[in-house]
Amino acid sequence: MQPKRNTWQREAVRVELVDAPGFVSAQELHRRLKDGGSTVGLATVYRALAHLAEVGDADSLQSPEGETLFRSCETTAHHHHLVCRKCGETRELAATVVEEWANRVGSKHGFTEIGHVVDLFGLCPSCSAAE
Amino acid sequence: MQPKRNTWQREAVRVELVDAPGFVSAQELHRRLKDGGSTVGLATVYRALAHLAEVGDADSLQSPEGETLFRSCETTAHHHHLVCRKCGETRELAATVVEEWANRVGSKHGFTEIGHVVDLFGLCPSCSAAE
DNA sequence: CTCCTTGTTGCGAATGATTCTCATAAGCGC
DNA sequence: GCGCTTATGAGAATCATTCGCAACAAGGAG
Repeated sequence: MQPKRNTWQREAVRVELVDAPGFVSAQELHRRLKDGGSTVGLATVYRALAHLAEVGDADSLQSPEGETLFRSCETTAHHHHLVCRKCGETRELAATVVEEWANRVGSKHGFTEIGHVVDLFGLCPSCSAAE
Repeated sequence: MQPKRNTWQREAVRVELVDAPGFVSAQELHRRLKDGGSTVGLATVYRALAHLAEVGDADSLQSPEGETLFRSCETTAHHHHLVCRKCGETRELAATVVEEWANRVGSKHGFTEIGHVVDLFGLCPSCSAAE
């Protein structure tokens, strides 16, 4: 359910999410807010993120470690990500190739309403160099 | 670390995994084993699954609900999945296109050691019909 | 076949992320 | 400002997963 009132807390979460580099976990975001002097509760951060994701202002994915990661989206259009597994740096990708492939393969198997999860992980230039 | 001894427990998990339709969570698998009269411990199921995944006999992915799902793999080669979000029916896919795309895009951004997560979800023929 | 050494098991406790409960504190329309 | 609701926050509750450790058993040695 979408919130019906505007609160500074929700705004704080939105702003912090935009500032954050790449994907952040709810826990991480909460920590950042606290460090920044905010007193928002953890539960509220979760609620705010859930709302943002629902409206499409944020984007979520599961990290291999099982945490749910969020990121603010510039475009509400569908896209994918290339994330540095070391520092979290993120690039948004338009992947027409993949979309097409997904639909093609899906219908070949007779599946309908194809959705997909496509994300790339690697080491960004600077982290590669640091190795 | 790979196990060095063979135990009936590990074998039981392997068999149960093969029998299971599509992806199953560790919890689910444990429940199935218990229902089948087995007394394997939950922790052991987790350990066994981790081993299978490590050797490439099983394949894992995160469900949107945050559980880790496993499935036995016919081929040890790298591949992707097309899963029915209704009944769990699964098809394995060879996706050379995607592999290439991933590497191409990755290096274009200067990223190294590109890994990727690619999964398709949809409604299988029978479930589509049932709608 | 029996003994011994170690890798394994299985339990329950510990951890971590997420969700829920509920009393209290705000929004917002009047 | 007033009151009616909805959102917040602190901690408890839930879940999946992992740990710690004593009891156990697989396999090789004798």
